Amino acid sequence: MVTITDVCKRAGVSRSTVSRVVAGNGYVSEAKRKAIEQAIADLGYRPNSFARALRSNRSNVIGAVMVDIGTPYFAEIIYGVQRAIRPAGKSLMVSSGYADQDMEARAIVEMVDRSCDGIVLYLERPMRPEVVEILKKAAVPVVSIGHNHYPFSRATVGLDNFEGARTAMRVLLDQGHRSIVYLSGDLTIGDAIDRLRGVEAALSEVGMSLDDIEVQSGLFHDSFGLSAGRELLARRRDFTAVFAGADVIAAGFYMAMREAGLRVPQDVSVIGFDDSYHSQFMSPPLTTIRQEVGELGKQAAQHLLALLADPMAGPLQSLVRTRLVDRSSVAVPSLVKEVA
Amino acid sequence: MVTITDVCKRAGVSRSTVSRVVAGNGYVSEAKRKAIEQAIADLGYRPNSFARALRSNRSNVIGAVMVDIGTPYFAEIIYGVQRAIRPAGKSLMVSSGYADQDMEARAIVEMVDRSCDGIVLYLERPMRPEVVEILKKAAVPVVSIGHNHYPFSRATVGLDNFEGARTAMRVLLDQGHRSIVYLSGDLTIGDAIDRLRGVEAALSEVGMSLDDIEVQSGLFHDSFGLSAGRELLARRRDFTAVFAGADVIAAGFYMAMREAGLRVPQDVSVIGFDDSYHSQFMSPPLTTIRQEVGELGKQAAQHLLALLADPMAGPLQSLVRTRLVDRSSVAVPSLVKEVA
DNA sequence: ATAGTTTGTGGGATCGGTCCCATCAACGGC
DNA sequence: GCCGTTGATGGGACCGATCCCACAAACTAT
Repeated sequence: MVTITDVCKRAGVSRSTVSRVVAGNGYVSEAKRKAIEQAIADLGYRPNSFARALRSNRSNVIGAVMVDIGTPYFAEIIYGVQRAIRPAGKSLMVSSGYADQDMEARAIVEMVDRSCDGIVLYLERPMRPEVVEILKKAAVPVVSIGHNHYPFSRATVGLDNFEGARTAMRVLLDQGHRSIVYLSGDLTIGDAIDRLRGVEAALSEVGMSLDDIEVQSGLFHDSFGLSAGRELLARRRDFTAVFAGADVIAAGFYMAMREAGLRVPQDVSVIGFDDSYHSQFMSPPLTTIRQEVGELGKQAAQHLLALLADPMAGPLQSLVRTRLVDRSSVAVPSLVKEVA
Repeated sequence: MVTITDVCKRAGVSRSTVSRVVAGNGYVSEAKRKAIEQAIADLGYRPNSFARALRSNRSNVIGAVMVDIGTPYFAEIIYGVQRAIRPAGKSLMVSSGYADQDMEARAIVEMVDRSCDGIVLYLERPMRPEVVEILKKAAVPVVSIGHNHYPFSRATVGLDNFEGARTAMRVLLDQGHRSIVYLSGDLTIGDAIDRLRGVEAALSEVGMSLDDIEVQSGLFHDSFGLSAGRELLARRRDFTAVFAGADVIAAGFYMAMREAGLRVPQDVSVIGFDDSYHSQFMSPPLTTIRQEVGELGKQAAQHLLALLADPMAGPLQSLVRTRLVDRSSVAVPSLVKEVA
């Protein structure tokens, strides 16, 4: 292994001077700089990141802990984070809770133990008190995505769930739908709560309330869409539209419709939320509310970088807007249904 | 920050003894062990990973460099890797080339600079010579997934592309299809080449050759399936089945079929490769060849762990098998077509 | 009783950088 | 001619662990 001492010997200077050249600070004469750069190139010197981190107390690693990095949604966030920090010379360490509170806690502590310069967190539920304590004690800057489950986050990036859900409902209401089922995601999760508020707002604009529609709550998973769809279609067929709280839920509902021999949107209109990768390939292509997922990661990373540059930077907050992606799964309510 | 010195003062022992307790090696009396463990708990001591790594030359971090971690496919591999290394107390650092050779090279060098104990690599193309040199010099154990593009990999995990493609073609041939189009992925990539060999093998079993079918090569992307599908359907309609080298290509082809007002599988049968998440939600659900993607990552990680435990462990190799997932996109060729 | 082994403990060098401080030359101002 | 400032350089303490070595006590074997 080539060390800074090898370089300084070859260049005939002191370790301090080499360090200055590598770090790019302090005074160094042009001649020595050239000689040192040459020696570095000749020897293929690459500074030991641990020695550097140990002394300077900065690792240039940032950590990301997500609910579950195995899903496309969180993978895309990771992607956004990584692209944003790469130019700053930071590396990314990732970990995930895989929907297990224990593993999640360990994942966060892992980041602290690795002395990450900062952490991007996307959690679904409040953090354990002991983990909060560890994070607080370590004084690591934390940026939360989605709902902020760490009370001392210096910055947050949120998604405009309220406006997104309101838009989705408006689409259905504008087409004339009044008998609507909302297949919400887990209503103990902040995002789902915000979306429900958005649904409520849209309803009130046409003089309706949540009581006038059917709301079901379940996992953010296709299995929920399928089971809820089966149960629903067996019980009643008078609804004309479904708002699915996530595209995967919509996908599950599509399967239930298929099983029942019904067509989207002729028999029931469907609108989703997320604009997942697969939604464009569904048949018919799903009309949905797009989340700029990569943007969430990117903005979180940028906030973190800002915090790293100036730890006193005030609380940073941003809200990522959603966008309607109008495809083919929504139509006017069928006459048959209206009569029924 | 609590250091080992704080602990040793509180427990009234030397740093060496504390170190022994933390590492769990060497001789320590039961009484002192208890006292030290108590002191550690009281103070909330957590060893500094950099100091440790600097001195011991082991970081307990393993690196993963993929073609593009933003896609579900690679995200699932990462997931498999992470689950496998977590129990061993290793952390995961990820980076990605995002289909850019420069970024890929930098990503690999980044892992070396961070002194990862080992690296899991999933590359599409041969590695740059200078990167090979750096990896070799660092003597880091490397496990390659897919085609091995690093000549000194100590272990590899491959997918049985050949058998998978042969199975796919057999499904079509067994149904009686003879006029087939193969929409291959990029034929400069090893996986695609292996699959082409599998196609060839299946054809030869019924006395046909590659010349008897139409083969097109393009990106592993839905846009290729769409554009190729459009061109194909405009030019000729006498083929009865399509084998898509990836499910996303199949998805693109579905769209072309839709545009042309044709139905799957009544007008054209389609079989895919991968069993991507969205394939079950396509309409009709796509018959395809399943890759156990997470398994690729898991086995790679296990090989790496074995290599870390015993650097002399012989070349490790494994082949992950594929599996036919029979859904609804393949049928017997329509009479109309056979006549045409 | 003596030599040899096992068990237990502390001292201190070391890993490879960073960074503070001391030193010194050159230069300009008064 | 002296002082202060700026530019340039090296010396060496230090970050927080690990780990080798020396040493001591306790025990075992001869």
